[in-house]
Amino acid sequence: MKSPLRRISFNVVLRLFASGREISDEALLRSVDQCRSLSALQKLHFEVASRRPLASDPAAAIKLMRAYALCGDPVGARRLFDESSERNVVFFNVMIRSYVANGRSHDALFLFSDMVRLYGVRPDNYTYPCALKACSSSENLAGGIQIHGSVTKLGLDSNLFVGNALITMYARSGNCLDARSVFDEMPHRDIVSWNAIIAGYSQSGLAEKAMELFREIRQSRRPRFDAGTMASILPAMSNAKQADIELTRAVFDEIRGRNLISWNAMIAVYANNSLPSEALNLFIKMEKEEIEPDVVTLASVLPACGDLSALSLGKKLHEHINKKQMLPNLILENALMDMYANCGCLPEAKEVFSNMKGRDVVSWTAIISAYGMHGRGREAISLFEQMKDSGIKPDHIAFVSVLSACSYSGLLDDGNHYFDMMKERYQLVPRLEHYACMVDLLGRSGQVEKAYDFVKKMPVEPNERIWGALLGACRVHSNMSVGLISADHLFRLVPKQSGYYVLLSNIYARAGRWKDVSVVRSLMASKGIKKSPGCSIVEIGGKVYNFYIGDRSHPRTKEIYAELEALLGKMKEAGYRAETDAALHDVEEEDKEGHLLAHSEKLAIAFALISSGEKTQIRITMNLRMCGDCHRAAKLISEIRGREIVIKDCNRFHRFEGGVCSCGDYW
DNA sequence: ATAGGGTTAG
Repeated sequence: MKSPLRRISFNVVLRLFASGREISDEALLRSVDQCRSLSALQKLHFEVASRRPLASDPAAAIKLMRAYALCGDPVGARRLFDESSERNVVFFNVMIRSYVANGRSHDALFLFSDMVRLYGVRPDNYTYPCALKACSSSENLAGGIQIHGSVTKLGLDSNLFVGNALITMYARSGNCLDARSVFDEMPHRDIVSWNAIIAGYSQSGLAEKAMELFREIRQSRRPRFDAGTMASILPAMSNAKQADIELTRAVFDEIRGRNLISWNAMIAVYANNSLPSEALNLFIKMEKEEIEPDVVTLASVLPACGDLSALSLGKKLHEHINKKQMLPNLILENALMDMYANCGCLPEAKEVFSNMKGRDVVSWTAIISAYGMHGRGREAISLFEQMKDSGIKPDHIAFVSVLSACSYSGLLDDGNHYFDMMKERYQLVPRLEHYACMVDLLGRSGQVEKAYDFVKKMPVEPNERIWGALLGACRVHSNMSVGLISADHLFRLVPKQSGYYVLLSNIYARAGRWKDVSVVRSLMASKGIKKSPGCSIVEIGGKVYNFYIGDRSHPRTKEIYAELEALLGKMKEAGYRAETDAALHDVEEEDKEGHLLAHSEKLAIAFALISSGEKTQIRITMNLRMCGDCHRAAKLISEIRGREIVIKDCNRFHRFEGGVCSCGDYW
């Protein structure tokens, strides 16, 4: 959004000077208003200064000051302010706003207090909203209260703009109750008042209160929604109820003046609620309507690409970012790294990281997670150390990244080391995510009982992640007793999640307890739980192919199965034997006519082998945990065909190369 | 001549 605007205004200036025609003062000032590029503005400024009487016109000076602020140069605005002989209240108002708009609230408030004390200029109804905004952005409650006092004395507290600014000031400094009473006592309210109070609740974590008001606007025929309403409700919409998401979509569809912000907000609602396909579909719709995405749009869409492993779209977005010269931009670069990592492209993630001009804790966390997810724990740890050396303090999430890296690579000692470090050296209180990593680490190292003790001693209530990690460990180490306990908790926490029933039946199957396997099966049936069908996705030449078990719908089905038969022969030579317990991966009957050979992972691998270049990496994404038989097969195939195969299952990445997997056969 | 709310990353 920024760059096209910049180009247009720059062209305006070029045309202006190249035309050689006489340009009216009015036209000149109009270009000052439109100008968003500092270098162009300086040319315009020079032109204004050379004209009489325009050069001494306060209106022209005001426009120039405003333009300097919009170009991100409050110092330029200040220069004009200082040079001007006329110093009325408008000059102060514009100068104060220039500071606020450029994040310099301190300078804004300084000038605000000077204007009366030193210059004897009295603030007016334009000044107070700006001064209050300076208090909001610096969370300066004391200053805000003081201004509230002056405003009340002057009777300006009934002013709409002042009231709206007061709401934000109180909410942002942690006083939602005061914000609400300002809102309730306002004689007149417009949509901005509603947005301000909704945003106040929403940003303070009072999601339900925010939603209440959001619904209320719709029912009352009062002010109509605008894009700002959607943006205001956004922070209250993570883990939102389906009904609320649908309501927001309905609002999005019906607001007038749908603009970039409303599109961005709606896309973000989907992206933040694990609805990546909806986010991408809306983005595609936005493109069709020829609305130019900006940095904010891209930062919301990239994570959705990562969630879906939509690499070709992700790459297109990267190209767009480069074409529009949006980099360097910390947020975008962080989002890009994450997208590449989640699409299984570690080298690309690394490249983005290496090219960054500045890195914050989010950047480091993203690259540490990237290495961790790909089973490269040692390198992840080394990056974590580099981050500390560079003076960046790890936070909660940074510790999640390093701990999960340890857990994915089975580095128990290192995990313990960092778990202690976060508590002792950084005084961070471990959260469920950190505990989950530790449970996973202990479980992986075979200490299932110890992991269970750890869970029992946790000061917080274990959640699905924790019991899921424990149940996973029980499957690998065939621990029946702890497995039953974990499964029991999981069935109560997430009764509809079929994956855990499958894990439990795997444990029974390994112990040869076939009766219990069928008990689990009938339990699922009685609860009406369907095993989610395994699906593997592979992208070839920018096209996405879905494979299901026993799939014969692909036009190249014959070749795919022929490739599988050929591979089976070679695999047998290498000692492969189909193992029966893996067949129980499928609790349902569906597998009867199918064969292990027809599992979706294998179909996708075979298809990728016959339809992509010889040395290219194969990337597959699937919705379940990889089954043991497919895992064994993938290892062998990577060796037989000399291909690197990266499979992202619902739990982690597996990178197969030369007959081994990066997960170390634990997942 | 000037004002208030609101969107993005691990």
